[in-house]
Amino acid sequence: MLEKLKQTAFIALSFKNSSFSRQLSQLTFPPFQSKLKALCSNGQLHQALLEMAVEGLEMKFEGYDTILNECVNRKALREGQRVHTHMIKTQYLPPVYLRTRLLILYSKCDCLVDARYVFDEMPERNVVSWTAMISGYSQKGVPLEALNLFVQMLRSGTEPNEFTFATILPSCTDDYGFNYGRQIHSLIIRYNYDSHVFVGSSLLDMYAKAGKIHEARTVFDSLTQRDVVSCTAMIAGYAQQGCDEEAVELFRRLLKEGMNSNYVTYASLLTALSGLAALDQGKQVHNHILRQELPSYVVLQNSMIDMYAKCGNLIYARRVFDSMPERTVISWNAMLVGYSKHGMGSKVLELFQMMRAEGYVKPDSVTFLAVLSGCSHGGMEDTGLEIFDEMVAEKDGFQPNIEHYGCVVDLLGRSGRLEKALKFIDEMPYKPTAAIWGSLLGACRVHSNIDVGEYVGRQLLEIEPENAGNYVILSNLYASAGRWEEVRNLRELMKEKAVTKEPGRSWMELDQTLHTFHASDRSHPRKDEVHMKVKELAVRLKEAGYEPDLSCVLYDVEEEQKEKILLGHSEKLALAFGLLSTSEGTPLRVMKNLRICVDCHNFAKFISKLYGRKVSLRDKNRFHHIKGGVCSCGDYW
DNA sequence: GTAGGGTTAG
Repeated sequence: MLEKLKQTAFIALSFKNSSFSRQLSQLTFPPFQSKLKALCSNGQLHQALLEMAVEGLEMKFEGYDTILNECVNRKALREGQRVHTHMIKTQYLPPVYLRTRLLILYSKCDCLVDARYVFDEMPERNVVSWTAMISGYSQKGVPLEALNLFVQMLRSGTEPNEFTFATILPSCTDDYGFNYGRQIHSLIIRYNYDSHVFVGSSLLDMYAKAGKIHEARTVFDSLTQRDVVSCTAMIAGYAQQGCDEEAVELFRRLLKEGMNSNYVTYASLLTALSGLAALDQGKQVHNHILRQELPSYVVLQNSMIDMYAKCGNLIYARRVFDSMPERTVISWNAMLVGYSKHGMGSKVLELFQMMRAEGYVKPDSVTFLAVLSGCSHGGMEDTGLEIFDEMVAEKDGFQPNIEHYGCVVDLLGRSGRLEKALKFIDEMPYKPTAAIWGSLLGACRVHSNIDVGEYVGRQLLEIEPENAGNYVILSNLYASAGRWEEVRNLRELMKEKAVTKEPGRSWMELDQTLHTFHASDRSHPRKDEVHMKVKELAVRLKEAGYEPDLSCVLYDVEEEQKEKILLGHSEKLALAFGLLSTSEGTPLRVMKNLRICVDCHNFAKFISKLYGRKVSLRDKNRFHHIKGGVCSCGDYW
């Protein structure tokens, strides 16, 4: 009995053993495919490639699929090329799926030419292969080819999906692309993808970048689902179009509704706050960001430098800059531009020397713009000209472009070398732009050079007749020479050309609230008080020697009316409001969307002197720090 | 397998 039992047990055991050993043999000598899979998932891509070389004919679909997948994940170009070569050598004809994988690999590794080769050789294509190829061009910044392929795709009868639409829309940004963009939008509606989050965020971004901010908002509002990216795209869209208040307002609302934010959201928000020069709110956001410990912090720090600089606080901007463990060219540029806009030429040069000495980051086109305009704003014309010569000699491996030439015109003009500036324009390798003539015209006004000014003004009015600012400066110039007949002619010309002027707007931040004033504004809650104050100021300032500069008004009205118009300028309203609402000695921080006019600049200087207030005025171009009747711009802007 | 938003200058 015992014997029998033992026997049964033995049989059972040996049966079990044989099964076990079978399993074991499978583990020790697994099929080729699972071996590859195991190697790839262990990260041993090179070992897998060796296996491919040895057991080549075993590869087939699964093998190639496994190994290519790993190559794509790792963006391993050379390894992927070996797989591709192997296919060719073993005369393996890959199906669409594998060819698409190869295409994606090349595209992700920035080898568009190879990707296109694979694409062109495909006997048939599906929506994924088309989309992957379009994506390659779109991300490489070749929007025309992306659009071209998209059209070919439609012609071939392949139906686009949500991936295709989300991919193609970013290629519809410039004027040419936008025409396609509109048509693609109607296609999207036909395919019922218009409320899809990914498609929607691309779509609203396209409209925003084309300046159609209301259309962008319509798309945003129609989304059935929202996420960080779509919300950020809308906030960024507002900020890019200069609708800064809308950007901040939307951020606040979405935050209340529980939106998530990431570093892109904050970067866009900070751009909007920079535009508004809302220092208090900017500081608050800075603190908020510090608490979040977000990745890609360098982008945010760059935005922060820019925000503090544009809000007039260079100390904080520099503090952020100094604390950075690593900097990009944008960090340097933001700081340089900051110093430049404040007219701190020596700080600009100091920082630029530091950048060159460190040598980790190479200066780019923007760096030189900042340095040259910094020299200009800081009254260091000759140093600026020397740096330009170094550029021409390619000291930093960088050739000047038209904007740098424009800076030189500005440098020469500022130092009064107007004839030389004219000659320089004549000899430069570019056709002068309106901006270049405009800066020279400004110089002619400051140096009261009517001869050069008249010539420059005529050039300018020819290429940019619609810009009201040009007429104002030329009129200032004629008025200063007492040539009233010309002033009148200019006014007629301006009427004829139906010049439109962006409405002037000034604002100041008080307890995290922005108070905005428009020219002759009647909308502010304290409007009556503010207007009374302006009148009162005019009387006091006149006693101290202020004389309204009536040539700043181009309307054909009585002198008395002109003075009234001048007193209605938005920056005067903001200054009066500042005096009314802040205690004695508090500095006044005023922002203006356009360039400040000569009369308002003068007005602000008198205020600083008579009321003992520091006035910091940020206009479209730069900061004016006015103290005791003297401005940091040296009356040149 | 393929997809969307961002920082400096003008």
